Amino acid sequence: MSEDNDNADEVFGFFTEIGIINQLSTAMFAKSLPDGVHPSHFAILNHLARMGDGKAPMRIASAMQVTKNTMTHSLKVLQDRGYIEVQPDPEDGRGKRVFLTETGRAFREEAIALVAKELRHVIGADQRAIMHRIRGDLKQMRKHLDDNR
Amino acid sequence: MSEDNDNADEVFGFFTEIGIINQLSTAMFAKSLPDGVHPSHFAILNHLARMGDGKAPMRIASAMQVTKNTMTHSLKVLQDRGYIEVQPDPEDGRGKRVFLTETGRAFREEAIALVAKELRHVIGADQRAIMHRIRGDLKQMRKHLDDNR
DNA sequence: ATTATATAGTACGATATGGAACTAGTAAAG
DNA sequence: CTTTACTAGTTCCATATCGTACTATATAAT
Repeated sequence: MSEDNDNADEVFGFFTEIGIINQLSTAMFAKSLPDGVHPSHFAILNHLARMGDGKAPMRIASAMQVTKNTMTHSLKVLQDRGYIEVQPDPEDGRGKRVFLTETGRAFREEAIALVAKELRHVIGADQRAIMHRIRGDLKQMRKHLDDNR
Repeated sequence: MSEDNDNADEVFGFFTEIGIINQLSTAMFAKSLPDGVHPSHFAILNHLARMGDGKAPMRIASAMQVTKNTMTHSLKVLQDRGYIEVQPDPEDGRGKRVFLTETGRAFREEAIALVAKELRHVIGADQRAIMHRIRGDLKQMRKHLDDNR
């Protein structure tokens, strides 16, 4: 019983710590992102730029860990801003494909530069050391949670 | 330039990993929480139970890393469910104080038991080892970000 | 071929959250 | 004291997200 509770407390504490770090870092991101672009929108642009565009909304949704509803909404926003183009999938009548526009790519580059500049004031050598040190463990944890959800 | 980008990539990657873990763990939490109680609401109950109740909404908001708007909303929900009571602060005419009800305490206990049960299927020895290993680094990172926001 | 099942995306409604403006009360400056 | 600046909390509005239900297409079963 009390062992279970201790265990639960430890697990709780861990995820709480993760949650706070996420909260703080996301807020910092949001502040350095220009003109009211939400971090989640930027994450989509980033994903498309890094992993290659032409992906289906559902695949992006899975990668971003959000529902397809959310993806529909986010893509609409990005489309309205001219950062992406959405075309029907020629091989699947149900599907669509998402492409970055030049505007979108340029926007991402600028945003990254801006965020990097801001980060330089907050992330020092100690922080980079920590990141490097626990990166592997985090990756493993993420993978485990992802596989067992 | 490319050094900056590499650095940014590393930092990006780290926070992305954190974000995904947070997303997955929160989703698990949400699923094991009974009857549509949001994780953020539970976090408030948990905070009050662990840190002691009778706190002002603003102090809880700071601890939870949310705005006071959000806190007003969340407290209303918890109050409607009978988990908390909100009373005027006798020492400050502007302020209020938040107290857990017996219902609220009981609810928290049950929820923890339920969540702990679910967690047992997902968190194994390897995961606990990771948590234990990186706990200190995470704490330090959280503190640094918190101090420098 | 027809039917049943599964998947991609959308529409609608509900909720959590944040920003801006507001009220009421406190604290500090003169 | 009076005025000014600050703080606690609320309200209103906008947005991100999710759940449910729906349409359209694709795949499997028979």
